[in-house]
Amino acid sequence: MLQLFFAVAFSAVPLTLYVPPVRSLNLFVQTVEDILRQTALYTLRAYPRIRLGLSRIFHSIFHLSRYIVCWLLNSSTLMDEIGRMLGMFSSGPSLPWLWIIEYLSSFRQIDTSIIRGLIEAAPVLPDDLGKNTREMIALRCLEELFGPTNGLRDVAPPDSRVVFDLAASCEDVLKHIVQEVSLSNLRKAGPELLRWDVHPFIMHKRASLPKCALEQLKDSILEETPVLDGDENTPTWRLDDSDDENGNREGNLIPQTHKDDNEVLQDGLLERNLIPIKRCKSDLVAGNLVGLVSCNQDGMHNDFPVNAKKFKQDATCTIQSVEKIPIPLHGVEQLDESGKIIKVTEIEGNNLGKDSQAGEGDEDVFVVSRTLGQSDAVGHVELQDNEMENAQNADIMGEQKYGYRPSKNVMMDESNHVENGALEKSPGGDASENFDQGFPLYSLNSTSAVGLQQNIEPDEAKADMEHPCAEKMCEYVDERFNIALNKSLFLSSQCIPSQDPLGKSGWTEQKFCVKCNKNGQVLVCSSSGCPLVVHESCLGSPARFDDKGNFYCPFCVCSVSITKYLEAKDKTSLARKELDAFLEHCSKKLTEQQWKLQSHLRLNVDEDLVGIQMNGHLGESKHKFISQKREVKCGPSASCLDGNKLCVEEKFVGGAVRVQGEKNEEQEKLVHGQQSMREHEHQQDQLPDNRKYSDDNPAGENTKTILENQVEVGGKNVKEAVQPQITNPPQKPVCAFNGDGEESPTAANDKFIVSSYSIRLRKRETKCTFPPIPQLRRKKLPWTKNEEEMLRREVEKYASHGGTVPWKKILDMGTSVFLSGRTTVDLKDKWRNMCKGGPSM
DNA sequence: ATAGGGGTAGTC
DNA sequence: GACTACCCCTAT
Repeated sequence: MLQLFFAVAFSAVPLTLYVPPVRSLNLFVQTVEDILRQTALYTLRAYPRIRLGLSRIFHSIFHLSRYIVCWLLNSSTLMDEIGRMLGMFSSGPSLPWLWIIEYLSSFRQIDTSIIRGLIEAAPVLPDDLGKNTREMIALRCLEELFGPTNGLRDVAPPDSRVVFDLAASCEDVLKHIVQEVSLSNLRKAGPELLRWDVHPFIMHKRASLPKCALEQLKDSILEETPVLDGDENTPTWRLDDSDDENGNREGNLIPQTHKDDNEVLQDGLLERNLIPIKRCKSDLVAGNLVGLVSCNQDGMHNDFPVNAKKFKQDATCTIQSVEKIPIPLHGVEQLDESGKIIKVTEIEGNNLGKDSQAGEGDEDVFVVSRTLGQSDAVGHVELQDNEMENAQNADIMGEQKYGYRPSKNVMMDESNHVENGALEKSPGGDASENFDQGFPLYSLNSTSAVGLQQNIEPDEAKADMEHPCAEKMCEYVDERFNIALNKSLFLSSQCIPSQDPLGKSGWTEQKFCVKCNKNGQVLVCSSSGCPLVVHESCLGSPARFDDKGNFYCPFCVCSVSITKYLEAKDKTSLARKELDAFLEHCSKKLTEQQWKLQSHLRLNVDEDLVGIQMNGHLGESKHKFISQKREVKCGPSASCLDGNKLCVEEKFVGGAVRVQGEKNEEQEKLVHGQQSMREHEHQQDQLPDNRKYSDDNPAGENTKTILENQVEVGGKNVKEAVQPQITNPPQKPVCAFNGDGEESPTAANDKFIVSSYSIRLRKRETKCTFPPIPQLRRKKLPWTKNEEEMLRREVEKYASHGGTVPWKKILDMGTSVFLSGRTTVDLKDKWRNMCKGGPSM
């Protein structure tokens, strides 16, 4: 049930991307709320998988945070619930707010005004913010203040600019700036800000962001490790983290970059940033800073270390700084030079390979941005300066390019993405079709498919056995959503309307490269609805083509990989089910064939025996033998016969297989000896040693003869005595026994004895035989006078009571009289015959 | 489990 | 062919 909810929840995720944001947001939020309501806390504790699913919801919430943050501000109910839910890990309902603030602060796409609004709305004090959070917020302020490689580069003389020590904290740098430029002046301080060359510092800090608490929490949940206070690897919610100089906690999963700061500080790109920063931007940033920074103004350091060293910043430096971003690539070797492909691969590795990283989506966005930026920097330094940051910050990008500032309501961005994104070409259709249909199957000879499989299979295959589908499907739905989102962001970030005379809609149709925004010989993604057009040289990695030579962009390659993976998964699941069914069928069939084989063998052996006998091997060719199955009688009551018969049958089966395999005549005799007491009788004369064979030695080392088989029945050895060919008069039909005289018919009721004559299995007892094989008849055994008398006496006795005749009782009563092969049916039939008239012959 | 009908194979 | 013993099946 819960999985269903999760599925519903995640099925709603793509909608948020492709339908009007408000509506989809409401749907999503409502779904999440429903789930939260219906998910009791104790359940979350008890079932890690539910926690897992919930963590995905959390993640999706925050993944979409830029779209729903405003809603979060007004939804204290959900926040309270989340707080209570997570309260089991820590202290107090305000904690989720802190997490969210910290988390959202790491997003460049989220305006600092939103962060400020969050802080104001949250039941937390600014002082409650942890160092990491403050650092992130400060970084965001710096980023907004100075803009992403904004147009200031070409204004200030390079030599006069001041750089900051990378070891300093963002907070300190911000304080320093705010100290020198008063908050009130910040609104108009555009040119003044040019004194500082903060970009290397910002890039360094951005590249070395520690993993925020929420991500650690998510990781902890996903790893299903108990999240307890004091756990070093989980959010411990030390609001005053003992961070290192870069703000990284010990054990932070995001390693340090820029080990060599001096190496980084060689960038001169910013020297070209001479375009004045837009007034509106400065105003807004300044306004935000008032709320975010003012509280710390008292703590500003006058002796803030300013690294006065001048430096150059070049593209290579940028690359270095970003290349160190730890990207858990899989098979990067084949794709390393491509930012995009790296990004794609990372998605696979991170989100799929990790099982349930249902969207490191936001991170992915950044990673792709960075890497794309690097790619640009590598191959296209001559491109516009803004392009590097275009990819880094779609929102700010839009702000710069379009000359407007997006609304604080980030849903505007969503519209933007949709407008510019994949749906542009197919506004009427669901963009998911890009991923769900019409993908030509082409071989992914690199990381995508292979790495994906390798990373996922071991764990997931196992997990799938237990928990098929819903959860996993959600995961991949989310994953594909991530890809779609990234793609949408990327496309929108790459759209440069200034060079698009036809407007955005005509961009791809005009076959302008998404990277350099120039036309020419471009590659057009062949996926249905994908608008991506790119020069092969801009791709940064070898282009991928299918068998028909159709090009596919990295996004679609990734989606196809996931699609193929899901398809393969379905096939595997189906095959597994079919295999199970087949095995079950085989099991049944085997049982049938065992019976069939047994029956067949019985017939064959009979024929063989006849042949043997006809050849005189056994010297009794005159006799006509009929192999019949014996019915072993256990104890005084015949009622136990049926129960044990199967055991005997099983033994036969074993012998039959062996004989058939070896075609050993002796063994055939042996097996036949197991089945037909006729030849037992017959062989008895020639081979009196009747003890050599036992069931423990079924292979038939004893190739002589069997007069008495010991068949284990119910844990006891049941001797199968054989009866010599009847030569006696009917009155003594069962007089002779084995030569040793160990048993006598009259003593038969004292022990487990074998029928004095062979009894074949009733057809009814072998109903499972398929096709039915007619059973051989027992040897005809005339009734003795004593038997008739006994029968008559007993029947008349019970007949006087009226009702039915208890043949079974009568048989039990007269075991000493009735021959040991008699059955209740025999008694009944005999009585019928007797009633008809005259005694039996 | 029993009753009863009907069938079959073996024997004479 | 009659008889008998055994067998199969169905109904209760």
